[in-house]
Amino acid sequence: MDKIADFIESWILNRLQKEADNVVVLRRNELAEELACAPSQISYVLNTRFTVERGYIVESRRGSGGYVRIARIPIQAIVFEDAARQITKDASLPTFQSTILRLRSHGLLTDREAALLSQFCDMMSSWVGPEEQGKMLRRLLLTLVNRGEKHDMR
Amino acid sequence: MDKIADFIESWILNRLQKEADNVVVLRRNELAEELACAPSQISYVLNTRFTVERGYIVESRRGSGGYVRIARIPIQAIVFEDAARQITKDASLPTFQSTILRLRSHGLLTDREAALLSQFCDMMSSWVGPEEQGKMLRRLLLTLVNRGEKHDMR
DNA sequence: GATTTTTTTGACTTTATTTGACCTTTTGTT
DNA sequence: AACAAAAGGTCAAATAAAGTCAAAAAAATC
Repeated sequence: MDKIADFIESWILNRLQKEADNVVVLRRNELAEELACAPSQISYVLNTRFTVERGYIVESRRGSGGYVRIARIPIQAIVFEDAARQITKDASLPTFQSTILRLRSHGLLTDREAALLSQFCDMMSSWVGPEEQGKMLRRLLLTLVNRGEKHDMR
Repeated sequence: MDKIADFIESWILNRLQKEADNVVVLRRNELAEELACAPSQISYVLNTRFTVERGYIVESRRGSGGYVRIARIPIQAIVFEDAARQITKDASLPTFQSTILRLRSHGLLTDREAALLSQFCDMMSSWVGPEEQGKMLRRLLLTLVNRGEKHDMR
C-alpha cells in the first residue's frame, strides 16, 4: 500500500535537507492538494513524526496567510550536554548508570549504546578514580553528540 | 500431511536466497492468502523458526501499509567473535583501532558505536596496561553481540 | 496406547493510517 | 463593530494491518 503518511514525511525531510537553516515553512492546504491527501493528514504526520522527542519544533498560524513551520533542532546536543553537566566531581557508578538509563529512556541512546556505556563505566570503576571516571563518561557523551543523530545503517 | 508451517518456512527461505541483501519484506495477510493458511500461521512460523538464535531478525509494523521484514544476519556473531579472538595478549591501541574500523566498515557497528569504542580505548590506554585493555575491548564486543542487531528506535 | 510436543485455527486485541465534519484563530471588508 | 473568508486544529469513526492466546488437532515420543 502507498502509505501517504510516509510519503509526506519524506517530502518534508527532503525539503529540510535542502534548507541550510534546518527550517521549512509550508501551507498545509497547499501541500495537501499537491500530494492529493486530506489536509488533516498533514497534521497527523506532523503530530506523529515531527515531535520534540525526535528533535523537531513545529509552529503554525491559522487564518489568512497561515503557515506551518517545521524546524529541526539540535535537542540531543542540549540534553546530552545537560547530562554531561550533571556528572559532577563527586558522581560515581550509580549516578553514571542512572544517567545512561535516563538518556536511553529519552530515546537518545540505542540499547547497544547504553549497554556499551554501562559496561565501560563498570569496567572503569575498578581501575580509575571516580573523578577521572566522570571525566571519561562526559567525554564519551560529548563524543556521541558530535556524531549527530543515532542512525542505523544496514 | 504437508505441514504448512514447513512450507511457509521454505517459501521464505527461498525468497531470502533470491535476495542479494538477505532481506525479504512481505505482507502477512497477502502471504497467508497466497498460501491458503491463517494469517496467524505466518506469525507462528516467524516466531518458531526465524528467531535470533537461528540468525534472523524480524521486524514489523501494523496498521495501514503494515509489513513484516525478515533479515538474515549470517556472519554478525561469527565476525564479532572472530574480532574478539584477534585481540591477542600483545595487541595494543593501533590494533584495537583497526579492529574497530574493520567492524565499522563491515557495517557491524554504527558510527556512534565505533566512536564510543575508539574513544574508550584511547582513554583507557593511559590508565591500564595493554593486556587489560584487550580484555576490556573483547568484553565490550561480546556485549554488543548479545544485544543482537544494531537498531534504531524511533 | 498414553503422553508430550508441535501445528493449526480463529476470535479478540493493539497499533497505525485515513478521512471528513466541525472548531478556532487570524485577517480583510464594509 | 460585524461579518466573511482563509487558514490551520481537533477528534472520532472507518479501515487496514499485524499480534496474541488458547483450544483443538496432529505428530512425535515413550
